[in-house]
Amino acid sequence: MIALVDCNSFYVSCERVFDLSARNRPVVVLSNNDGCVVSLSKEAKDIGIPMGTPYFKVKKLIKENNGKVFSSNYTLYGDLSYRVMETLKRFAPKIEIYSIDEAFLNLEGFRKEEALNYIKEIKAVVYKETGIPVSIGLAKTKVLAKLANIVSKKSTTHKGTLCLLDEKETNKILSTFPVSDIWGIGRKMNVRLHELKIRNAYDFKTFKNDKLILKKMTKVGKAIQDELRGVSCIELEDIKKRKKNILSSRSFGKKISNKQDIKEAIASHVTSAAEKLRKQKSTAQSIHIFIKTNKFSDTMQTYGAKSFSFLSPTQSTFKLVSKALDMVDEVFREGFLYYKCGVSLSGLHNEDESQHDLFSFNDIDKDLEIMRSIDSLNKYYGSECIKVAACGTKKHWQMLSQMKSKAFTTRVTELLEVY
DNA sequence: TCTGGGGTCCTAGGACCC
DNA sequence: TCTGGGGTCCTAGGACCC
Repeated sequence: MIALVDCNSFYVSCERVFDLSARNRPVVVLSNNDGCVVSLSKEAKDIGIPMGTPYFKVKKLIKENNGKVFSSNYTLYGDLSYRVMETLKRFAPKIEIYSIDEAFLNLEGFRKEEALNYIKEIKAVVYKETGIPVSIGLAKTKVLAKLANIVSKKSTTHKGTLCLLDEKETNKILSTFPVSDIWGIGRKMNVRLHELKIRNAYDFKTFKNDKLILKKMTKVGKAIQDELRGVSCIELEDIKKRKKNILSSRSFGKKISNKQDIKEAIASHVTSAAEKLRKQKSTAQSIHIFIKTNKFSDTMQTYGAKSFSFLSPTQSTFKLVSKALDMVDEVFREGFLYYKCGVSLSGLHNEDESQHDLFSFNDIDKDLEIMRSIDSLNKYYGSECIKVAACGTKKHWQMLSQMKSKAFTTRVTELLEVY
């Protein structure tokens, strides 16, 4: 048995924990740069705001309905997520933290008859201890647990907890569940399934021609079909894996045409990516940068990108920044209004298994001690306490975040600035 | 005026090996 | 005119997720 616990309107729920004025009215949380709506309260859904809409399109509607808007506050969400997951860990021997607001619980060996009561208890305890409402679906496979979770959220009878263990009841629910809502079925696969006259999850589960599914949807689609049949194909991964790529990118608060500003933004992205790299104890073989204009604007468009592979994999911010800035010189073009840039690190290796260049072994760890010191100072005194000068101080490119809540659960930034 | 950011996995095809 | 057979590894691009 596998349970999927999913926090309801997670970002909105986090804001509501600390802000009483955000309760009982439409509330939305915006993506970075105050761009799109990425989390909605039930009241906000009810007045007809779709997920993912650009904020400027619904700003008026929200105001008219006495709604409240927040810029995203990822430090707060990350912290509350941690609290939810810690509580969940007490209820299952194995847990996979699937995203900031979701976790799979392995409830192997539990008795069927007790399952429903057990997940009801989990839901109640999480709410009591963290203030975050969750929904829980339980079934034999991940795909079915996910499906049960969605149904439990939407239906008024289940009130946020649903077990799909009985074959007959499961089939009944599957036959009302559109294939497009199944976990792993996106736009393209939905079209292909409809071409085969498969419209709901029950059609898919009982579709006889397995070879055709494999051909049209690759082994990914086949695995989803098997999971619907109760055959587990997608393992629960309770051990946290190292990332294989690390990306840091952001759109600017306003358009940028000045090379120096772009360089500062790139240096800052490299710094943040390299911090993540060292935190997960990896080294990077390659670095990739890109700068681009706004595709929604009718000004001249350009996209510049460049990659570089190091002889020896590195985790030094200095080396990475230096290379990245050279690459900006190569891709930057005068006369364009840039709106976004970013950096990604790839070819990641375990830091103690990295293969070094035969001729540069002397400088392997030269920067490492310095990097470690900077990391620990930044951890203690707040990020950016120490940074490379190339990151600049003016931050003309910084993203908009005009409606951000306070740092309720973490060190207060203002104090750090005084220090 | 204003349209997010960060990931994973799979497959096909090219480059290369003996 | 005619030019083998069997592999591996890497990368780009597609599709999907939250």
